Parts: sequence; C-alpha cells; structure tokens
Amino acid sequence: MKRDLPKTYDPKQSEDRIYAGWLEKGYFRAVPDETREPFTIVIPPPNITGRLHMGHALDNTIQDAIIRFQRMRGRNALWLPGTDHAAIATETKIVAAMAEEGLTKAGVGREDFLDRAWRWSRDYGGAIVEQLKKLGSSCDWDRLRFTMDAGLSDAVLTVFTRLYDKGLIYRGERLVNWCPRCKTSISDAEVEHADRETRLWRLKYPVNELPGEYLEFATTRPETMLGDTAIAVNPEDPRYARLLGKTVTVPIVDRVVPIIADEYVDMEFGVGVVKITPGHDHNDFEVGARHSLPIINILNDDGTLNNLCGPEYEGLTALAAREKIVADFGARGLFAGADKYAHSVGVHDRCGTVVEPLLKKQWFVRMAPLAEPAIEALRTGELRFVPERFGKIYLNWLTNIKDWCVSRQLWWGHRIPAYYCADCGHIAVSREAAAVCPKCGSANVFQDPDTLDTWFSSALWPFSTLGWPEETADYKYFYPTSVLVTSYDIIFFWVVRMVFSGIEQTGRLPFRDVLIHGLIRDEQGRKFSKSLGNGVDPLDIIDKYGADALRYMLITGNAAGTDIKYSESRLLPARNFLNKLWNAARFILMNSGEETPEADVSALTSADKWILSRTNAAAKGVTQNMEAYDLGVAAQAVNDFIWDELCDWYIEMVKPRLYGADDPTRPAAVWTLRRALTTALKLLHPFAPFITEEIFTALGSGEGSIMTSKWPEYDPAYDFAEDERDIGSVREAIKAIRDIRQKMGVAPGKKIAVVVVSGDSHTREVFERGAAYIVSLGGASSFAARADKSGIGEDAVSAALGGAEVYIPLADLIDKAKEIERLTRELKKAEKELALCEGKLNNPGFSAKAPEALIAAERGKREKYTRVVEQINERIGALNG
RNA sequence: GGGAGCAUAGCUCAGUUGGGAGAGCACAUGCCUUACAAGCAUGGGGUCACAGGUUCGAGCCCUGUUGUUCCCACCA
Repeated sequence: MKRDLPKTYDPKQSEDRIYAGWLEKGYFRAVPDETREPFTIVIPPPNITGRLHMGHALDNTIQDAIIRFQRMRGRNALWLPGTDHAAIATETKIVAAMAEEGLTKAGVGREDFLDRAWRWSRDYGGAIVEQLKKLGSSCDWDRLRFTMDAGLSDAVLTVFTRLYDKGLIYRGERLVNWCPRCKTSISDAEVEHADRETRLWRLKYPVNELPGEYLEFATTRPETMLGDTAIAVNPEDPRYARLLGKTVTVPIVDRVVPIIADEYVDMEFGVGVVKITPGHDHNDFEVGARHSLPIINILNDDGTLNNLCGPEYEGLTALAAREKIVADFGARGLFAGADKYAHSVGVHDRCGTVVEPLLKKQWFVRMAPLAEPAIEALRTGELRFVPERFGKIYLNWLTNIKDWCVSRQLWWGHRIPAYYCADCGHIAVSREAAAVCPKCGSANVFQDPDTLDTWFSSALWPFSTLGWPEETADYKYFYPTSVLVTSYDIIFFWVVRMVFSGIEQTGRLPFRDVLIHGLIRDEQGRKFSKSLGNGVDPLDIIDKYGADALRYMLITGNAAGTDIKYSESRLLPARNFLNKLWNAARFILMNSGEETPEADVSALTSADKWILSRTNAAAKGVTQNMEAYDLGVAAQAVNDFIWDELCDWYIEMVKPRLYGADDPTRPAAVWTLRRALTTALKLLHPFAPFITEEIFTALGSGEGSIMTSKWPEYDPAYDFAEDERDIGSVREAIKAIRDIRQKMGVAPGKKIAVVVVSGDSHTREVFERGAAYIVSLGGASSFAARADKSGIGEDAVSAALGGAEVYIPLADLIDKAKEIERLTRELKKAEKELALCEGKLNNPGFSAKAPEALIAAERGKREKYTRVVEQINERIGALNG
C-alpha cells in the first residue's frame, strides 16, 4: 500500500474503516485519572425529532476539532454525547404520525402514547448517533446519554423539589402564552413575533350616565370585548376628564364596566381610548391588577369561545366571532369604522399558531434570585463568551427576565412531581409518589398530569450527564466542563439556563468558556427549513466529497459567531486542498525509499532548515489560534503552510536532490520532508481526521495512530531564523526579477544580474525560476563555486558575470521595485486630479460663471499637479536609469 | 422603542497589541514540467460604505451619516 497510492484521494476507501479502527482501539474513551488534567465538552444534545442538518455538522465539527486538539496536547479529553427528548417538538411529530393512522392522543391514552414516544426516541436517537459517527466525531459513546434516562430524570426530580423547597418554584394563576393547537402553555422564549396585516376597528360603547353619548375606542381584536371589564383613558387627557368615574355598557353581554384612568393609555394613538380585557392581554392584565378589575376568560383551550359568551357565540373560532361582533356592532349603530393596520402577533415557534394569552394555573420558576449570580459571573469575567459581544446579549436578556413558566400540558417529558389531595386540596411536592395525603391521610391523591418544559432538563445537562446528584468519580473529575459550543440562537433557551442551574445546583459555573457559532444559511441567506425545501443532508455531502472536505469547508472562511452561506461550490476548494496534501504525501512516499535517515542538523541544507523553521512557525501559529478558538484562522494557516510553503516551495526546491540517487544531501532532504509532512498532518488532524490518519499510517512513523500522537509544539531546536531569511530572500528575488524586468524596462532576452545572500540549491532555484543570471553575495569566485556545486555550469557563470545588463544588490533591488510601484500609484492619482481640474477649466460654463476665487484655485491645482506629474516621472526615470 | 452585527477585489469572505491590503472562486495568458489538470507559472482587478476626529501612521480606535441583517420588547 505504501507505494501504490492512487492519484486522487477517495474518502470512501478510508473513512468507515478508519473510524471503526478508532472505536476498536477505544481512543474516544475517557476515564478519570488524577494524574492528568481533564478537558470536557458536553454535546448540545440534538433533538430526537429527525435527522441532523448542516447546523449540527458545523456544531459538531467545531467540538471535534477542539477535543482532538486537546487530546493530542495531552489533556484527558472527554466529549460526552447524547440526545434530547425535545418534549413539544417530538410530541407534535408523534401526534402527526398518529393522525395518519387515524389515531389521537386521547384515543390511545397516556401509557400507549408514551410507548410510542419511547420507540420513536430509540429509532431516531440511533440514527443521529450514526450520523455523528459518519462526521468523524470522537465522542465517548460508552457515555451516550438521553435527557429521559433514569439518572437524568432523577436529577430533574432533585432540582424541582429543591427549588420548590427553597421557594424558587411556585404554582400560580397567571396569563400564560397558550397555543390553541398544541393545547399547552409555552414560555416567553418560545413565542416568536410575526408581522400580520390586519385591521384596526373603531367601535363605540354607550355611556350610561350620559344618554346619547358614546365612547369610541380602537381595537385589533373586537371579539375580546366579550371579556372586557373596563375601558381606559389617560389620566392627563382633557378630552375624557369629564367621563372618569362614569360607566359604559358592553353590548351583547350587557355588562356595565367603569371608565378608568391609567398611564398605560397612549393619548396619541387612535382616539386615546382602550378597552380593557385582563383575561386576554398581558398589558390589560396589569391594568386590571392595578384597578382590581375582575378577570373573565372567554376562551376554551382550543381557542374557541366558551359558554360565558352566550349561545350565539359559544363554539365560534376567534376569527369567526370577530366578524360576527363587528356585524353586531354595525347593527346596533356602534360601528365607527375600520382601517388597515399592520402589527405583529405572537406565534408559537413550533407550529406557527397564533398564541393566546390565557389565564391558567401553571408552575413557575422565580427568576430574579437565579439570574443575579448568572449576571455576576459574566461581569466578573468568570464566564466568558467567544466572541465577546454575545455576552452583552446574555446580559441584556437576564436583566429583563420574567419568571419562567415550566409546566407544559404534554405527555412526553418529565412529569411534574406534584401530588394533589382531592379531599383537602393539599399539594405535596416530592421525589417519591405519595400514596396518601401527608396532611389529611386521604388515599385520594393524584399526580399533576403536566410535564416540564424540555429546557428544564437540558439546563442540567453539563452535570446530570456526569452522574449528579450523586458525587460520582466522573462528576468530581470532569465537572465543570471546559467549553460549551453552540449557536447564538439558543443562548436564551439553553446557555442562560445551564449557567443559573449550574450555579444554583452545583455551586459552580457549568463551563468557563462559551464558544458561539453562527447558523448555516442557503445561498440567498435564508435559514434552512422544510417549508422552503432548501435543506441539505450532510450525509449526502459526506458521500460525495468525504467527511474531511465537509468539515474543512465548515471551518475555513468563517469567523466565530457569523453565519455561513452554504453552497455546494464551497466544497471544491476543500476537496482540492485535501487532494493536494494526498499527492504531496504520495510524492514523499515515492521518493523516501525504505530508509529513515537520522536527524543530523549539521547535514541539513539551508532549504531544509528553512522548511523546518517554517514548520515550527506553523505549529506555533496553529496552536495559538486553536487556544483562542480561532479555528478558521488556524485551518487557513495549515492550508498556507502545506500548499504554499511545503508543496510550492520546499518540494520544488528539493527535487534535484531527490532525483540524484547519490546526492549526499538526499537523506537529509528525505528526513526533512517526512518531518515537515508529519507535523503538517498533525496540525491538520483536528479538521480532517480521516485523511491525516490514512497518510500518517502510510508514513509508518512508529507513533501509532495520529489521534494519540503528540501535538507539535514550538521547538526552539528547529528555529533557524537566518535560513528563513535566506530563503525568504530567494523568494523575494524571484519576484523581484520579474518586477525589475518590467518596471525598469529590461528588454526580453537581455540578462540581469542579481545578488542573493545564499548559496547552493537556492542559487540554482533563482537561476531556473527567474530565467536570470545570479551573482551571490560573496562575489564572483564565491558564485562560481556555488554555481558549480549546484550544477549551473561554468558557461552560465561567465555569461552571468560578463553579459549582465543591470547589476543591483538585492536589497536595493527590492526597495527600488517597491519605490517605483509606489511612485506609479502616486502618478496615477496625480494624473487623475490633473484631468479633473483640466476638465473643469475647459468647461466654458465654469470659466464664465464660477467665482474668480474658485477658478484661481483650480488653476493653482492644475499647476501643482502638472508639476507633481513631472516630478514623479523624473524620479521614476532616475530609478530606472 | 431597546440591543447586537454587517458594509474590504466581479462573487463568497478572512484580516487585534494601529505600520505589508489578503485568500478561495471567477477572469486573462502560457503550460498534460517524471506528486497532483482536483495541477503549475504569471497577470489584471481596491475610494477597505460616506464625512469628520485622534495618531508620525487608521480597514482596525473615537464621533456622526447612509444602507442592510438579526435579536428583544411592543401601542389598543
């Protein structure tokens, strides 16, 4: 296999085999070891609702790159995988699947439904694990966790009861966001706002104390008037001062309600009058609380009107009721008009249904005391976001936080451990099911039917996965974790909740660093979504280009926290780069033979020292960037090193030495090639694990797997600054030769002489590449000796010295070329200015009408730039001469 | 209303102690040169959105303006 590598790299031949090998060797496994420092990442658990998408591929590529880097650096690296039960998302999917069989939740019952949900979670959870493996993820699969595992559920119970005992969880009747389709409450974070085109209706209520007078108001939701318990104006509003304290009658339900004054009413908006419906609007609820207004709920759980609305309205949908109300008002002469109006409405992020504020008894987490230490952690710098700006978003949200509604009217999830006594009404919250009421002894107790918000369990993920609340060895050793990697869209949902849960429950931050990445979008910048049909399956891409190419594409050309516009064309440069590496490896294997020359610094040529020094620099740069989480810059640095320096320069330079089988410097070249390549492979391994392993094995370094090999650190023994400068000079010289030919007007075929500071193979390199003659720093004899050694030949030497057209020391040459370049730019600029003022002066309208001062100024400019152009031309001429 | 981004080559984007304006793709020219045409060599292409300021020096720091994206809140 060593010699017969194919011309193009085929990932399919390698990836599955290599991954199986890693698994077999147990390289992903991590166990506590007090002699080593841990490095821990917990995976953001994917939802078991379906297959992984490109966003997951990005998220997990970043994590794998970091964990592989740390593992190679000697840390005891654990990447803990798992999946999330995704309560509402999964339940919605299962309900939809059941509907196709003609089944409903109520029809099959709770137990049967949960059976289906468990089957679902096993099927999809398994598929997700397979996808992660295809990507090359080096997770410790023995530790695979699921948010509904026994251990994790136990953690949920512990946290819920603890918070309850501390008074941080309470049950209360509040306006919650109610999804009439999913028939559950949802948290504020689950409500999205969407712009809708609607109408602003103007309606009137008769004022009871002043017959014939009406109070006009505006509303976007006429149907809620059935639940009105007041009508409000601004206390400062002179138009309505005389009406305060009087009452109006709400028609249809014939309810007499007061006219009240409240700051909340904006005098500028509409006619400055608002109907107050405390049962169906958050602002109205607060107004109602201030004025002790009754609260009337007019809706059923499915969003239709209930029996408080009278027989004509009961059962109607809100939309149907709206039309009927408007018609009714019209019939009573209480309709004052309607205007087109665009405003935003809250919709459920999972199903897009318009959310109804409804009065419900729900469980809440008291946020103020929990938010405080989470805010403090960021302020003190103990918690760090990368990039930093996401810290501001985190703070902004935490400082405005409201209590978190955690109960959901769903079956799939962690059931709330609250037990109600049907006889005395006592509520007991405990880890164990209560058989009898602890207060009255009645056996007539039942558990709360609701479950917890899915984020309640994910909030515990960094420690519940490690065995907490037990003080396990894993928990003690691997917690707190090192870095959390996720996208910015779940900072509110998840990151914040992990932070305050970690602080509250474990007394420590769950992680120090939070690395935030962006979202993957399509070529038009749109999110991937089912409805747009623009989704891409990472597995298809892996099948076509290989996992390495996908990973490499996702990492490069992107800074942390910014979105990536995905297009398949971005895979090509990644694939091409990996193929370049593949062929460099082929070349080295073809030429290295069986021998493994020892390192002997004295035998190394300048070129060898140069690439070793550059290798060293690459290792240093990549390491620094990896530590700073600048993965894109790190990957680019590896790319530049491999392609530009190793392939385009060193391999080209070293070819003559390799082709001459008895060249005395050949072993040094082979040794250097292998060392440079090996280092490059290691630096690339976090991003492209498969191809690097394949080549590493083929090289037969004796280090075993690249996964467990030692990360290349900066090594002062291979820092050859002088040789770096030398080759740098050669490279400059080659570029300069072309420059000087063009810019100094050396005729084609004419010879130029260039001084370089170095000898042997570089001289030859300059000679061949530049198609020019070269004199080295030591003068004629030195050049002759070196030219002879490098095989240029005596004829060429004499030609170089005798027939040179131009002779300039290298440093001057470079400076001069740059100076000429600069002058040329200035010349262009001056010529442009000159043309501009000449254009003005030649314009007859300008000379006739413009003020004299302006014309004089333009003349001055013309004179100035004419002189400047002249001067620059002179200087360029002098340099060329 | 509050907040955070973005604006750099035709396209997609990198670019932190402030000093060289860059990469990939595309384009042009010449090459199947014994690792690689998924390649090599060379080249053209820039008002770093605009206007000020600080500085010896600004793509980068400060102020303002314009355009654009996203997040949060939301006036019936």
